[in-house]
This record gives sequence, structure tokens and C-alpha cells, in this order.
Amino acid sequence: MADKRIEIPTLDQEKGSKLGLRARVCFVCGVNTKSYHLNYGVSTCLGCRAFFRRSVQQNKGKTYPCKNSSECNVDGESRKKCRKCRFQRCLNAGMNPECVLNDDQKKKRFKRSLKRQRAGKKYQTEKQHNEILLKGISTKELDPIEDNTTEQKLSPKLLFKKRFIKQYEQEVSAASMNFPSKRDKTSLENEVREAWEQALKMVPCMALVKDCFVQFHMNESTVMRPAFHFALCHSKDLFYSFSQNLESFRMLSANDQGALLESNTSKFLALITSMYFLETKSVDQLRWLFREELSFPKHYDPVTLFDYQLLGSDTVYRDIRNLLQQFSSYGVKYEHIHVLAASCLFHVEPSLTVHMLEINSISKFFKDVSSISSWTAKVNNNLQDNLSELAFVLVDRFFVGSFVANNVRTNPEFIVDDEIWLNEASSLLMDGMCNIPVDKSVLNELLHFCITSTQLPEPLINTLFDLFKGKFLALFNLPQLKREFSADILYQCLEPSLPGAFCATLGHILSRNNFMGSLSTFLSLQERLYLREKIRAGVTSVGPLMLNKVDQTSFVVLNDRVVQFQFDRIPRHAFFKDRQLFLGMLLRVLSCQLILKHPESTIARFCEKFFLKCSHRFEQVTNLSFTYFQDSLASLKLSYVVSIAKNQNICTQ
DNA sequence: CCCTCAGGGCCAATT
DNA sequence: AATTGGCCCTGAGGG
Ligand SMILES: [Zn+2]
Ligand SMILES: [Zn+2]
Repeated sequence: MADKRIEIPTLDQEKGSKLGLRARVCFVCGVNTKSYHLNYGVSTCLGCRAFFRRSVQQNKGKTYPCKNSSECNVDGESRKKCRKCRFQRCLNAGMNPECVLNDDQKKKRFKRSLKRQRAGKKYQTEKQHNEILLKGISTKELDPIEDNTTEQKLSPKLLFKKRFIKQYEQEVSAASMNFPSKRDKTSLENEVREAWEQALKMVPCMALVKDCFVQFHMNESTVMRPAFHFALCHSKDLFYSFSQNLESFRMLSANDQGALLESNTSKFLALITSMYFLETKSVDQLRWLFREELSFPKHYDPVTLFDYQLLGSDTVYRDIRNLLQQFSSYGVKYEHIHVLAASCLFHVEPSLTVHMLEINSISKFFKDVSSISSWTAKVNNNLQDNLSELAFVLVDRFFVGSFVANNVRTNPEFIVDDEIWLNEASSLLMDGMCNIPVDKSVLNELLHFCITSTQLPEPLINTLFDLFKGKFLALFNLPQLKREFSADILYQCLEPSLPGAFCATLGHILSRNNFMGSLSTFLSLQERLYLREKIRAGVTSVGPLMLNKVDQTSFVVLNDRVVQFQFDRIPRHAFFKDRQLFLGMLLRVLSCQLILKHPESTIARFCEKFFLKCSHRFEQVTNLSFTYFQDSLASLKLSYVVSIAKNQNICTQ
């Protein structure tokens, strides 16, 4: 079966083609395509498909010259300018040369039509050739020695990967030098246990919440979401306190601490939630949730509660059943919760390793924890996998944002009322935004360009612009705005701000270092699950979105003063990574016209305070002027949007 | 049996 | 003359 070869050849580096992301743009030149088909494994236009076939058939791929040191732009117009770069981009996008049939394969595939042609012509000798060659093929197929050539063709991605690995290894060796003492198992376990017990003392749980749960279990009522939320919040604080009691954790840089907490707090919450639902007796259930034995009135037989709704999906249920099975087969019990917590805390998702500064210390500690007892290593392997889905659901249901706020001082000027206002407004804004669906094709396109680390093509950016315009209009539904302004005024003031808001959004997306992180604010649960499934299907890491016109490492702006900001020099925690806080920023951008025209309105006063909060944080961390930073960013992005608008020809009148 | 999908070749238009 | 890309043909595979 020669044709089977089309599906087989996925090397690990060929992530794009392995996923088979369908889209309505060409992944090579970026033009929009009518068809929804894959060509040689990749979504492309007809032109790029034909070009690739010709290049491979005539074996010209390597001989194309380039005048521009192989860095030509490849888009709808320029794709004909440089064949070398076009072909290179075909390969980078994951097009597979082996999918182009060679003479033998062609003859085999189009046997009948050839026969028909032959009837009229003189292909006698061809037939013999044919059979000989076919034999040749079938023996050749049994023989899997053909990787050398493909490896060369895939070199850009390999190089990319190799660079990472090299850098990673360097960092590991560098840091393992200054990472001291190897602890033995028992002292490590003691350290963890002490940290845990101390945290238990330091972070007591509100009696009210516990009482609520006792009531639920006595009355067999469903678990009320607000109560569950409080329980999770308490567990979250406990986990934070636990992390701060651990010497090894406190020694990490702020960046790594933040990243670990942000990504792993939800795992811990997922762990206790799973166990809460899987234990068979009320007392055991509640012990996982509150770390203590809650007492019921005597002679009262409390009910075991199970809330399928809260888990979200069958996948989650299957995952946590797996977990339970493992726990019971290895004898893992509640008494091991501190070890499990440490495993959660120090686990690093493969996609995050790049963003960690001290990955070596972290993974070493994780390893040490894994070796505490015989079961830890085995359970740890699957712990994270089985928890990730639920963690995702929990964050989505109970925490609009992430978990970073803990270790950051807040501006005292920003009082509680404002915080509530912001939360309310941002969750409304976000609901509105998430409810505008995103086409599957667009999701696939975004994913593809992240996986292959290529710039987003212009047409896709325009599509995104339209999409986000729709999402931003959700702002019309904010009751805080409706109360003070008529719909007419709102529209007049908001409409001109849409491009600016889009820029702010791009800025937000760019400031995140991973794909899911950057997009999660704007997608619905289903859309995120769809992407996660795709990613799980065969990709180990997904890079950030890339936009060459905005993503510059440094830039210079401003009238009289020359200010140079280097993005990569500004620590990540200088910005609010929190969704809510980003949405606050978005709110400010969207309503800037309103603020100018109606400085006394609630939103104007709020935005003023919000700006103070942001700048306070930024200046505290970086010692740079937030105003300058904002202005320079704004002007840079503005020029970018103007260029988009020009190309789009929408402002031609 | 018909449909979808992803191959191939053809050839008018373009460069 | 060579290249490009829109269009149609072909056969595998699935319901
Ligand atoms: Zn193309
Ligand atoms: Zn070139």
C-alpha cells in the first residue's frame, strides 16, 4: 500500500502535519483559501500546493537561489519573488516531500487511467518497467532506512529544537553547580511535613464554611458553589503558605515562584477536589477539603456527596477515577497529602520549562520528592496528567484569573470597592467576549503558527481584528455604563477605540509566553477544550504567538526624551498577568473617549484609579516610568494598526 | 453506491 | 520559455 505512506511519515518534529490542522488560510503564504483541505499534510492554497509539487518532482528544492540571505518575506504578493524562501516555508509549515508521489508511486496509483491511455498509445515496454519498479517499491517499503534525507529537510525545526535543548542543558549544568547538598529521603520528607503542618496552623479555615459543608452532608443537598469557592480559596491560601514555608521554594526567583504557583495551585485544588468526591465516607471526603476531621451531631449518619456537574465532563471523571485506582493500589492515603502537595508544587509542565529561570533546581527538587517513597515516583508520573483537566475546569469555574496576586503588594489607594467594581465589570466583559464564538478554522490557524513559530500572516490578523471588534462590543452590556450613558453616546465613544483595544489585546497576547495562557481570556470553555485536545494529540510544547511588527525587543520613542525599553529586560511580574487586571486595562482603553468627554463619570474615576494601580506596580518592580512605557507602547502599536488599516482598504471612503 | 479527500495533470495567462 | 495557479480528473476509503 504505497498510499499508506501519506499518513505514516510523521517525525516528532513535524508537529504541524501530525495535527492536520484544517484552516481557511494558506500556512505558507497566508492568503485565504476557499477549500478546507490539506495538501501534503498542511493547509495551503492551490498555488503553494502546485509549487511544492513541482519543486519536489523536479527535485529543485535545494537548488533555488536566494538574493536575500534566505530571509525573504513570503506572503500573497511576494511569494513569487523568491522560490527558495517559499520552498523553505513550505517545509517549515510541515509539508511533507514524501507525500509527493514519485514515478513508481504515480504509476501504481493511476494504474487504470494509464491503462486506458495505453490502449490508444504505445506503452508496451512501460508495463514491464512498471512491474519491476513496483516490486522495487514493495521491498523498499519494508526497509525503513530513509530518514537521512528527511532529517536534512526538516533542519530548521530541528535546529530550533536543538538550540533549546542545548540552552537547557547548559542551564542545568550551570545551576547544578551552585545547587548544594543532596538531602536524604527522611530529612526531605520531614522538611515537607513541617512546612505543611506549619501552614495548617497559619491558615485556619473559616468555621462558617465548614458548617456549610456539614449541613450539605447532613441534608444530602448539593454543594453550593459559593461555599465550594470559599473552600477552594482557603486551600489556595494554604498551598501558598505551604510553599513559603519550604526553604527550597523560597530560594527560587520571584519569576519561578510566580510561575509555579500560577500553574500548579490549580493542580493542588484539583487533587483535593478529586479526593473529596472520590472518598466514600463523609468524614473522609471533608478531611481532604479542610484538612481536619469535622464532627457531625451524634447518631447522625451523614451522606456521601457527589456532584457530577461540578466536574464538568466524562474525561475529568475518568481521569480522577484513574488517580484513585492508583492511589489505592499503591496505598496512598490522606496522610500523604503533604508529599502530594510538594509534588504538585514543583511539577513543571513541559511547555513552561523555557520560561523558568532555575528549572534545574526545580526539577531536582521534584525528583527528590519523587524518591521519598516507593509509590511517589510511580504516582507522580500520572498525577499531573490526571489532574490537569480538572484543574482547568476549576480555574475556569471558580477563579476568573490566575493565582498570582498572593505575593504581590497591592496599592493601598485601590480600595476594596474598586476591586469589587473591577471584578464585576471584568467578569461581565469577559463573559460577553467569550460568548462570541471563534471559528474553528481560526483556532487551527493560531495553533499552527504557534507550533511552527512563524509570524501570523496579515489576513489572519485582519480576521482577528474583526473577531475582537465583535467581542469588545460586549462592553455595551456593562450596567455601570448603561446607567450613565445612552446607547447612542456609548456607541459614538466606543467605536473609535476599537482599534486601540485590539492593540492592547495584542499586547496582552504577546506579553504571555505560552499559547493557551495568552488566548484563554478570549475563548469559551469549549474552544479551550478543543485546543487542549489538539495539543494533547501530539505536541509537547506550543510557543507564543508571534507578530514581527509588534514583537520588537527594544524601541525608541518620545519627543524630546529618548527612552529605550527592552521588553526582555522587564520582569514578567511587572505587568498584571491576571485576567481581571488585563480586562481592567482593556476597559480603560475602550472607554478612553468616554473618559475624555465625561471626566466626572464613574468609569472615568475608576480608570484613573486603575491606572494608578498599574503604574504603582510597574514602577515598583522596574524603576522605570510607567507613563513613558505606556505611551511608547501605544505609539508603536498605533502605527502598527494604522498600517493594517491601510492595507485593509477599509478606510478608503 | 455515492460522498469526501488528497493526490495528479493540463493549459491559459503571466512573468 | 518557464512559471504560475485555477480547474478538472482519479482512486482510496468510509458510511
Ligand atoms: Zn499559499
Ligand atoms: Zn529568499
